[in-house]
Amino acid sequence: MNRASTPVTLTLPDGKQRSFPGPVTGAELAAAIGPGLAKAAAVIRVDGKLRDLSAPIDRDADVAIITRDSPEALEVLRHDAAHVLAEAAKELYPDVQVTFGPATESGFYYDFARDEPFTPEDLAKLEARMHEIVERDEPITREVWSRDDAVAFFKSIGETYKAEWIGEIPADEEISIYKQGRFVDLCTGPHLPSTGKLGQAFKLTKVAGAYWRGDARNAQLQRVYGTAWANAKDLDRYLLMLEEAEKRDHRRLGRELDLFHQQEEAVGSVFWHPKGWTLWRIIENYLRRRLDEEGYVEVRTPQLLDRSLWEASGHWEKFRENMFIAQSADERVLALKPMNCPGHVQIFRQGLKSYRDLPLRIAEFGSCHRNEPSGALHGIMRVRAFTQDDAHIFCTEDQVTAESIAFCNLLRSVYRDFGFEDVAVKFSDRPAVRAGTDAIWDKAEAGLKAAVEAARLPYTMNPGEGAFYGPKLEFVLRDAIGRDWQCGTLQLDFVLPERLDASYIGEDGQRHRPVMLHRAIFGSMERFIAILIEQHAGKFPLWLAPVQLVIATITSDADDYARRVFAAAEAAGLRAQLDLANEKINYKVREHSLAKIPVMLVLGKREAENGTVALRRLGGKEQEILELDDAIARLTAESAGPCG
RNA sequence: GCCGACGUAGCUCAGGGGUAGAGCAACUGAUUCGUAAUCAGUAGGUCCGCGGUUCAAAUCCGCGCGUCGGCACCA
Repeated sequence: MNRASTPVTLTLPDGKQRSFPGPVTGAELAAAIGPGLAKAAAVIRVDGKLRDLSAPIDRDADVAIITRDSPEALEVLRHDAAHVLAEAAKELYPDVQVTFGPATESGFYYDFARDEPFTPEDLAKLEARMHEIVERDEPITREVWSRDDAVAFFKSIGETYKAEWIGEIPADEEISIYKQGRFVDLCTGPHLPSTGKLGQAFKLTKVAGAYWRGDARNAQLQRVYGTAWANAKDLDRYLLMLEEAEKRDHRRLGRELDLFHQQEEAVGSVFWHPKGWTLWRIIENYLRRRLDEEGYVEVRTPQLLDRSLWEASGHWEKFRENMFIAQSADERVLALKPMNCPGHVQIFRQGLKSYRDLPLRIAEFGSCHRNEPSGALHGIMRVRAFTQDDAHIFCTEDQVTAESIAFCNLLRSVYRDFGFEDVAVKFSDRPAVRAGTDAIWDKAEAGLKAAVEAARLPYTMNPGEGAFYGPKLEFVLRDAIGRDWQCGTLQLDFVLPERLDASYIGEDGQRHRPVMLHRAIFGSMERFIAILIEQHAGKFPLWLAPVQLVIATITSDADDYARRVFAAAEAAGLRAQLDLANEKINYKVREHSLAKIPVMLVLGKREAENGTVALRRLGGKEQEILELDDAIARLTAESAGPCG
């Protein structure tokens, strides 16, 4: 290579330029700028793309040295951690095959093929060996190999998964190989210059099974998860955050706050306790009012429906594995509804519908059963018996866009009322196998896109993931430890009206097919309440709190007055509890604070004599002395919630 | 459904072939107290279930069930 051939001018982020007589590496550039930078450098960004520090730059470019402590370097660092894990695994367990190991949002993982499972003790050994490999500070180098050489090499060392993978890399892509110590891996990079740069702020967290290439028909590999950070402080902060998140877990808070429970005899179902059910009713009634205002009509449809209807709708063919089937004494086969749509179509079909009836928005808090795989169950986030805040909007094609916009705005407003400002929205467009003409799909996708944009909801594309009958929007919320859950949805459906023969009489006097908009805001009441619990860590705002205030006495001399205060609170419609227990006020404050009751009215002799209350807010240090009527009026106003 | 871990009092957990343990909660009594734990006493168990090994199983083995963490699935 003739490195001196072409001069190279590099432009740094501050606009300064550096010229070199020929190709230059990031490491050389950093060294030219200063020894401090050379030491801190992790990778280099060249015209927007991250590259190894050792990669020669042979033409003019905008560049930036990325130091180890920058957010951009973190992903590279985590990817390195995955490689170090793989190297450790090969050293300790020569029989393992390494397959795939990327960085993740908070760390990394590596999938290994090995007959024997990794134990928690193995994890400790792997982690110790990783620390050694970092100590060794092995240089990480990149090479480009020919496809045949690479396949032959990986086959020769028994790495059949890697060999299989190389065979499927597109022909126009380079096969890049990274080496560190005796470890050789197929990888696109970029990587840090040496294992020492990784540092020691990492930790292996768990082992789990994972299918090769994410396909359940393939072999199951062992995935070792870890987390990695630029320094020990960040690592500690992350581990602490996980600990804190555990305390927000809806399953834990559900028990601690006496909201609900689940038990073996009803796997995947929820026993709602009085307090949990109070919360449910508040939320349901809130949404009911919102839907009333939006021109929905509410209905109730049967739980058990005859097989013939499910055959007509297509569920018997497409969804049967997930359905609970029941048989009556007269041998009829019925199924518990997994969805509400067919039932709503039956209501639509009663009587003749005119274009003047459209859009017809049929809503139901529909109780559904789906036989979900056992491994999918998760607290009340993923259950087998759940209630959808479901509705189907029957409309003309021309009404689709306006209805979609109205729905997005409603959803956004509802989410805001519950404290969810940043909702991830996924737009799933036409799948390869689909029903309906391209013209209809064009229209449907354009309508949905207009809706999500008009509602000013940022969204990401989810290409090819739409339902076979139409595109869909998914509204995703996060739980306490960052897992995503789909809640709201909006789907366009051109198929079901056809299959279940729904029609209306148009202006022209002819029969037409309506379009069905399938939509939910919470998705499932159970899931939404679970997310809500985690979002608020059980400390609900006053309008949602199952118990809004506790009236607690300091001495029994105040008991009679406390009863009067309690009666006044109840008369005002507040959800109050009376605590006359023979305990010190410290104890009562602690007890009700742990129960996350938003407000305490503390009553002693002074309050009883003056007709006042000492109002204390959850977590607050201050107390406020108020006239009784004033306190009740204030709390009542505050309890009204976003919907009056 | 698959891989792994786990299952002991209401909760959190200890114990690990031979009387079932602690703290908190519960109950009873004393205490009347000013904003996050008053003191004393009492009661509480099919050690997830079924089978096996053993003189003896909560403990060891097998099979189920459930939960947890992932993977797959999620209209």
